[in-house]
This record gives sequence, structure tokens and C-alpha cells, in this order.
Amino acid sequence: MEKQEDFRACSVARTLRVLGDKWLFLILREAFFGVKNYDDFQAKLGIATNVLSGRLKTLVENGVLKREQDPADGRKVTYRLTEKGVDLYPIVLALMRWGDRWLADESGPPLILHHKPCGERLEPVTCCKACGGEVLAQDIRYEEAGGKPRGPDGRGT
Amino acid sequence: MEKQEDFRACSVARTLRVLGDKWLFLILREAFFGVKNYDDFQAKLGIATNVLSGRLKTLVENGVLKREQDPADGRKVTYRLTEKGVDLYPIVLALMRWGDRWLADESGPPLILHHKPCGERLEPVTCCKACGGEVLAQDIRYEEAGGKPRGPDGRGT
DNA sequence: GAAATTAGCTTGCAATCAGCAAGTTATTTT
DNA sequence: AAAATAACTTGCTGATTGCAAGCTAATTTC
Repeated sequence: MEKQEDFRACSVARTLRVLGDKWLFLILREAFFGVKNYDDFQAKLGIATNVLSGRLKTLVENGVLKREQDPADGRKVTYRLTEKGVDLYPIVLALMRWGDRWLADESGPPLILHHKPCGERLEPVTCCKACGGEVLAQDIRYEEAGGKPRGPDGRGT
Repeated sequence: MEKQEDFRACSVARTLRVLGDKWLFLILREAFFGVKNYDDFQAKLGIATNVLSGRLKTLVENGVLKREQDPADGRKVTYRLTEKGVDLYPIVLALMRWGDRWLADESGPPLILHHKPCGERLEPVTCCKACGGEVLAQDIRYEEAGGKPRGPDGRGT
């Protein structure tokens, strides 16, 4: 039980309690590509049906997707991203970006993204909202909410 | 086997073949906080030791961490991020950001990040490298590498 | 309007994986 | 030489996955 304490203390860990599974990310990816129905998720991902229904359930329970019955066809169910779900987009982009950069084969990235406002091909970068500069790992200083800064050895001072 | 085809076709999926597990993300988080040794990972995460050794092995095999023996003390091993590993930082930041925004309790985020170059508290945003604008999900157009654009229904046209 | 089809699941089962405790090996330190 | 430390490995039990099959309710076809 004590380790849960530490597990909960970080927002990365909290997010992973909602999203900490390969299939959850992939379902999410498909949702961003516009997939909405059970069978489409299944066909696109090749996921086992019991696992899919379980994962969809937890995503709905966690407020990432909303489940709606089609009024025109009572069999059909649509799963759509909530605002909370849409806000996961930077995570999906970051995953895709890294795969493009480090795991692409000779044919280049399998999917190309364009940024409609400027018309250019999208290369996502993580920036500081305050100054607009690109964020590099070595430029970040950590401070625990209690007030004590976290040393470079990862423990408290 | 055929579903692997589709699984491989997307860089998100490719990344998740390297990183598709809760523990891998958490080990990574600790690595960014400066943790380097086996026992420190274990203590910080409360992960089972067999699982930890397996995960560290796959991270090393995938070139995300490098394993080095301490020349001064032959018992000690350090795991350090490679360049490929450091480049995973935007993913960790994106996970943390979402958790801060959607899963924080009344006490606010448990860890605060500061951007040293500007001195301000870091709020990471995903931007378009070309135009510098913030990236919103609805502003992105998808195009499969083959050349055929991907429709809003998530399939090919 | 009965039979077939479709959408979205649930159930059962073998195999894999996680978590726990204990043990192992190779160094240091005392 | 004995004790401690770092980094693992092994054995066991119980949970989770993937696969195939079956189920149920709504809709389409004949």
C-alpha cells in the first residue's frame, strides 16, 4: 500500500492509471483518426473483443470517451472523445513524433500530418508557454509541491 | 500476423512496442529525475524486482538506456538515458501535463517544473515547428505516406 | 413476417505475465 | 574471515491476455 503513495504522487503515474496500457493508447489514436464504433476499433487494431470492451469501458468511466447510442439504429453505439479526451492529443503526437524520428524505416514516416492554419507539414515541438522556447530536458528544474526542490540525484535535498 | 501489419504501420504503435507498458514509462520518469541505479528505481517505484530487471533489459536493448558498470565499485551498475532516451522527454512531459490538468487534487500538481532559460513555471504546449502556433487536434490533416489522404472517418477515401 | 444479418458485446479456456518472497553471485567494507 | 551491499534470478500463486465461440437485441432481406 505504501508504494501506491509514491505512485500517486506524480502526475505521470496518475495519467498512467487512466492510460497505462498499450491498447488504451492505440484506441485513443484511432479515436483521433475518427474511428467511433466497436467493430471499427476491433478491425483496425486486431484487439481481442473482450479486451476491447473492457478498455472502452474504462475509458468511458474515466471520462475520456463518451458512449452514445445511435437513435436511428438502436444497435449502433458511438464512442467519442470528450474534452478531457481531446486534451490527450499532445501525448499521442509526442508518441508519434518519437516513433517517426527513431523507429521509421527507409520509407519514412507512415503517416504525415499537416498543420491546416499554416499549411506546412507538422513537426510537433514541446514549448514553454511563458517564453515560447523549445523545452529541453536539461533546462528543467524540479520542485516538489511541498516546496522542497528535488536535487539532480532525484531525491529531495 | 496480418494485424501486426496495421500495428506496425503507425509510429504510435511502433513507439508502444518499445514503451507500451506502465512500468516502462515510470522507469523513464525516474531516469529523467536523475535515478540511475537498480535499487533506487526499485525503491522509488515499488516495482517487483524480476519485472524491473526485465524492463531495464528491454530499455537497454531498445537503446533508450545505456548500462554501465561503475569502475570504482564493481558491484554498481548505472542506467543512463541515451540521446534516443532523452528524446522521450516530450512524452513524459505530455503525460505529466495531462495529469496536472485533469487528475490533480485540491492541493494542485505534486511536482512543479521551472524553465531555467526564462525562469518561469513551465507549462508545456505542443507547437508547430513551422509556424510556432499551438497545435490543436482539429487543425491537423492526416495523409498516409502512400499519398492517399485519410478521410475524417479514419479510413482511406 | 420468418430467416438471415449486423453490432456489440460475454463466456470459457489455455497460456502468458505480474507480484511476492526467498535465494544467488560478485564485490566491497569491517 | 564475516558481514553487508548491489544487482539480480528462481519458484510459486494468482491475475490478465488472446483466441474461439456463443449470446442478445435490433434491423434488413426475402
